[in-house]
Amino acid sequence: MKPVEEQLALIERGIVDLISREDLEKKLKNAYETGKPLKIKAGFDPTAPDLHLGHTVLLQKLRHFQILGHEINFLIGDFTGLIGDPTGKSETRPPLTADDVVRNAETYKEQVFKILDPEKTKVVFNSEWLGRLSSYDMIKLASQLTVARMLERDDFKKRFESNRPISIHEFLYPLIQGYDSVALEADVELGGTDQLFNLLMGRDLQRSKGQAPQVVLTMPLLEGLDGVNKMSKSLGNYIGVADSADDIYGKIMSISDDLMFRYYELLSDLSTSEIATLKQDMDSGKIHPKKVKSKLACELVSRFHDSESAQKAEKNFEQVFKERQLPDEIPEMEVQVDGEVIWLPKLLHEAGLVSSTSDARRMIKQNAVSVDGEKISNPQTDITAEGQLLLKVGKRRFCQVRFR
RNA sequence: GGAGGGGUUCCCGAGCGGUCAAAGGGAACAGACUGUAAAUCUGUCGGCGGAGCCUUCGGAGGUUCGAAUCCUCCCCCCUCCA
Repeated sequence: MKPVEEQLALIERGIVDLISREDLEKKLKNAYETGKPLKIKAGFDPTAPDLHLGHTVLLQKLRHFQILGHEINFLIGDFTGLIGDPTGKSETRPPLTADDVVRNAETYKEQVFKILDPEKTKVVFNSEWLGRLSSYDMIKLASQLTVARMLERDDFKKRFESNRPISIHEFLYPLIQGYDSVALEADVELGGTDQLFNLLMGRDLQRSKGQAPQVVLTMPLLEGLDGVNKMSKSLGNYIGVADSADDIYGKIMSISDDLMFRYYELLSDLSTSEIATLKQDMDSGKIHPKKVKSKLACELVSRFHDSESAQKAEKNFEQVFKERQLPDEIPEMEVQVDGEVIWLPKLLHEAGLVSSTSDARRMIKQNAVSVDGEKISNPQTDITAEGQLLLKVGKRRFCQVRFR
């Protein structure tokens, strides 16, 4: 295990809150001296197994702890999932069945272990201990906290003040999450900044149970591709862990230069000083910003696929966008035509390059369509249906069509 | 239980009898510019072989020459009082 100062440097990278630094130092020191690793806890909702880079910010931090030799407890909040509707937000989520939870957990692991070392990660389910609590235990737990304390939470406070509803069970979630920390005897808990209140709850409950309170550490919410909103699936501004190599590469290349360094800080395995050097070299013109971005793109593609795919993605990208050439692999399709010719919009539609013939006509009018490299601007064009030809719509939609 | 507000095209949101495939914004897509950047500018943004026609405004009926707009019933969401 590394000395405390060195550990702290890595742990503090990119974080928002650390409560408290003294506690952490004490725990690290103790771990260093006894050789007993810290128990790190992070909880995940079992409903959304489609991870994107935003989620990996937290995973990346867990990985740091793992590198430092600590024990990761990857907690899947299946208990709350079994009840359903965890937030009381407008959409009520249907309760998951036990089978769903198991299946989701598997998907989770597949994605998560691209970052974390499976050997050193404990996956735990909170239904294990929460399922055993009686209503007596539950009420006893609830008696530990006051309504006033609950209303300190920003989200609750705002809703209360603006007369929006808060369900009773929503008050119970922070308690339950805090109880998880008690059950696990966690030393450190990680979460997004939006989780701060819940994370602190763990400290309170642990203290009242006579445990040393856990250190609370929050990670920022990663901005999405637009650079403004947080990355989320519903906003469509995300990079999925399961995205193809070309997609991950392309999406990274489309972010702004400012955002790129944000991503470097939160997602890259490069050290803080290496990143600082990159930025310096870029600012002084020694290295082109595009190079810097492509380096990041390669790193991330390698992480979720492998380095070979990363090279291929880079090559494709250069070909398609810089040199405006064709990628190595083009989707192919066979098309059956009744007559001797086919109306171009119809062909584009059948090839799946546009959503309708109307869409196709628009694209053609906008000069976005080419056949065998030749721009077509008349939507009434008929194509002779023989041999094969290459269709292109916009910069990135291709299809090699063969007639039957 | 009582009173009130609301459900509009991917999202937000205007429209409140014809001029409505439905303002405006966002997202998205295309073109220009570039480093495929970002930003910006321009355009497109229900479907159908150019024409007009067809299907859309929570659901089902109805009034009308004509309904997103009016009426009836139903479904859903929200607020206040109890």
